[in-house]
Amino acid sequence: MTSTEPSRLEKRDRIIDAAVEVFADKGYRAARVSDIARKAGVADGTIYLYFKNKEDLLLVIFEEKMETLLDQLQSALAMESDPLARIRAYARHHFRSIEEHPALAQVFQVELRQSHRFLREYRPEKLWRYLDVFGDLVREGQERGAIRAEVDPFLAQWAFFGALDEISIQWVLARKRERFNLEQAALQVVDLFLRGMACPPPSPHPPQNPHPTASA
Amino acid sequence: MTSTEPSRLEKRDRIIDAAVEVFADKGYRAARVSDIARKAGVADGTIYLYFKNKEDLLLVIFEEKMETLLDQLQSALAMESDPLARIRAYARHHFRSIEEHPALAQVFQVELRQSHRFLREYRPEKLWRYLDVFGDLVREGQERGAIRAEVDPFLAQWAFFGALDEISIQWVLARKRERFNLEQAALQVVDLFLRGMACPPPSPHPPQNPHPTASA
Amino acid sequence: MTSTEPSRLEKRDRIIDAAVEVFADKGYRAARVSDIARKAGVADGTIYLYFKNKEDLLLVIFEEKMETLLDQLQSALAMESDPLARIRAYARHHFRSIEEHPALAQVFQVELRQSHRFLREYRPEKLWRYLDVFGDLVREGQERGAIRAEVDPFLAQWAFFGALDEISIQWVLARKRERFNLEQAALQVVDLFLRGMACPPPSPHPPQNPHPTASA
Amino acid sequence: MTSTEPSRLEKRDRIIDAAVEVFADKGYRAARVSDIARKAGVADGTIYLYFKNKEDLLLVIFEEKMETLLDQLQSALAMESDPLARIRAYARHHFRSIEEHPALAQVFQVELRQSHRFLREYRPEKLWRYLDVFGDLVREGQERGAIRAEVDPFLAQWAFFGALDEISIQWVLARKRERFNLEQAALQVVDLFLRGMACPPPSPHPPQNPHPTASA
DNA sequence: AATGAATGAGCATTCATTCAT
DNA sequence: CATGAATGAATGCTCATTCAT
Repeated sequence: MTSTEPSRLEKRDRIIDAAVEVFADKGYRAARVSDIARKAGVADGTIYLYFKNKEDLLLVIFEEKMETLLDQLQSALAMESDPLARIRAYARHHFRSIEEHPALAQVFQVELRQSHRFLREYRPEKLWRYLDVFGDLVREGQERGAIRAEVDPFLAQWAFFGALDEISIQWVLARKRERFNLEQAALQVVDLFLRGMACPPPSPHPPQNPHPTASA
Repeated sequence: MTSTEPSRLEKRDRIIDAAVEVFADKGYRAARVSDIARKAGVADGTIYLYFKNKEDLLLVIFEEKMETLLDQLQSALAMESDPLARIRAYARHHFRSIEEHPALAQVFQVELRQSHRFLREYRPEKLWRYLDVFGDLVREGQERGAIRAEVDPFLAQWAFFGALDEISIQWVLARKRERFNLEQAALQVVDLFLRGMACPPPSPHPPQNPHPTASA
Repeated sequence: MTSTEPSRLEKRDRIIDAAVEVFADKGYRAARVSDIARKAGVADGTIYLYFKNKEDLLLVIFEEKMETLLDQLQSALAMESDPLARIRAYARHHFRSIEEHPALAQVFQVELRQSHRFLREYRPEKLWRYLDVFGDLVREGQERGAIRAEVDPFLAQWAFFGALDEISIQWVLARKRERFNLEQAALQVVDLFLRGMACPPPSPHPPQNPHPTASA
Repeated sequence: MTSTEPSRLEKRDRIIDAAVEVFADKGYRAARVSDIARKAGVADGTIYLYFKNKEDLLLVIFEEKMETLLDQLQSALAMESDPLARIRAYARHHFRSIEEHPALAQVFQVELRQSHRFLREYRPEKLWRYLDVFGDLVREGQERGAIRAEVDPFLAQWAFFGALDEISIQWVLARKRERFNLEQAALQVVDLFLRGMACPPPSPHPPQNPHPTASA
């Protein structure tokens, strides 16, 4: 009616937000398009003005939310200069995002993987970029001599992501999340990886610094 | 009819094997019970004499194959005595199992996770036991002084499993598996974790700071 | 329960008969599969055990009923020996079939032609055979010198069928069928065509032969 | 905006022409109102300013184009004075119209009949007038003693129209139209009907002209 | 008059599961 | 034990039509 009526853009966002909630709540499969429409306050058909179909909606959620996460990750990393500190920031940021957006986390950690297409056909470039950020940090660490040159950044990034991801899934699925401290988990895991990738102490004898990782 | 007719037990196994193949080939959702029945050479209804329903079939596959994997894992570990060597054997065995049973790997790494119930309701005790084996190795390593006491075995086992798992998924999904050397990946990942968990080299001068990472 | 339970074949026929009635009553498009199922006394899904889909059901009705009509036509023609008498029998039989099976007539004359596929893609071989019967009667008449040789049997059969068909459509669509005597119509139309195709009466005085083709 | 903007009338015609093309191309059912709107260069809603709905558009096409055809038919007949010659002109004109407007022919011969309403409810007065023209020619021929009095003009007109129509449909649906000579078909069919309706030779004896139809 | 974003009714079809034989 | 014909619930999507601008 008035110019304050939800704009076209708002409507699209309302659909996305509604979809995240409904997918998280009932699961992707059980979520009915009409559920999402009702929650978004639009007609069923309206969803198809903005999205190709139900699965597209899921993939768009992935794309757009991932984009935001990537931006936030970049910002978070920009505040640190030391490669190892940035790796810590990476893990911290990863878990914080999950903790702060539980519904979205459910969609990312659980529902998205139930999309046959997502797993078998889709090429999640955004996810790869997210991983590449870690790979680049490893390379940077190697250039500065803080990380062993033998470490394969590519393998490391999958291993690291897998570790974070598995813990994230467990947290998302955990019935009692309070027993689960993601902050501490982040610290432990990142410590484990940093030590694992760190250059060994320069010499056995008078190593004033037995912990090169931290001192680098 | 004749004595050569497949026995009851054989029939159950044939159904399971057929299901693994069909699930791997078409995906859990797209797999029709009748597809499995045909491949197993039984009638549709027969499947319901042995399994509660389609999802139960998937979960039974998980249970039984996991049991076998666990046994094989135990045997493999029994051949090593050093905790660190056993951890290496753990990773090696994990990847080998996957490499040797591609269809089953597809089911475990991809299809199983599309079961809403598996993720949201089911308690995969067998998986936990599989993980516990690793946790126990960590504890053992800690007792023998090879692994830092601060390492949380529980968190470590999820991180380690997550790392192995993510790499396994990538291998399963990879179009060109030949470019992917799981053996090498196992070595790298386990090396990374072992270094990460290892006790720091005994510095000649007592380090005042047992937790350098946190204090850095 | 007992062996008198409707057999598999009966069930298929019941579905076909129900479909004819429902199609005739509500029209092909408006007819719901569930309507047909209810009228046939089976579950919706059962229909798909016997027919590929709703359109297939329509086309199967065409094929099977057309087959029956063809058989009956052949029988009816077999009772006459004179080609011209057989042509009369053809038209009589055509209209009688329509009069005796009004629902089927509605499907044939109206609903079937609303199937885009029937008109644009389908090759109604059965219809062609039905037409060929007429074409053959024309050829036979030509051989016996009763029908002019210049008559193109192919064109004649389409024209004849078109004439019968149009009148049939008008009868089917007519609100007041009693005002419409198909028997008489058959006689008139066939008379018109027979005269049109007939060899001219042998003129007593040797005509210079205005129709050389016919004299052959 | 400018004075060259298509006028209201032009717009209506553009919609009609676009509809004929789209209906002929995709079929009535598959044709989307938005397809027609795009081709006509107007917004979807605009169509509803000129036509009640999609079916109305189809019926208006019928009405208006039929009107034109009728006018052209009258003009064509006016050029002949002999009733039999005019009947020939009728058939010739019918087929020529079809040959010259293939898209419209498709709509008339195929798509229009897929409109449930056109067949079941609509009273195609224009078509009746088109047929009446033929009926009148028959009556005229009867008055002049060229056509047998027993011929029912009403039945004859349906039979004649049915014959022309069926051949038209076959031509429209024919993949290879070049193999189909409508001009010749017209001649044959009209010859068949004229002979069929013609008065028999006055007497067996000195009928110098046993074939009044042909000789007229 | 013209627009085009929004609406929402409507239904064919699949396939896991059952159960009479 | 085994069969397999029969069941029937359950829903994503299209697109003609409307109406606020």
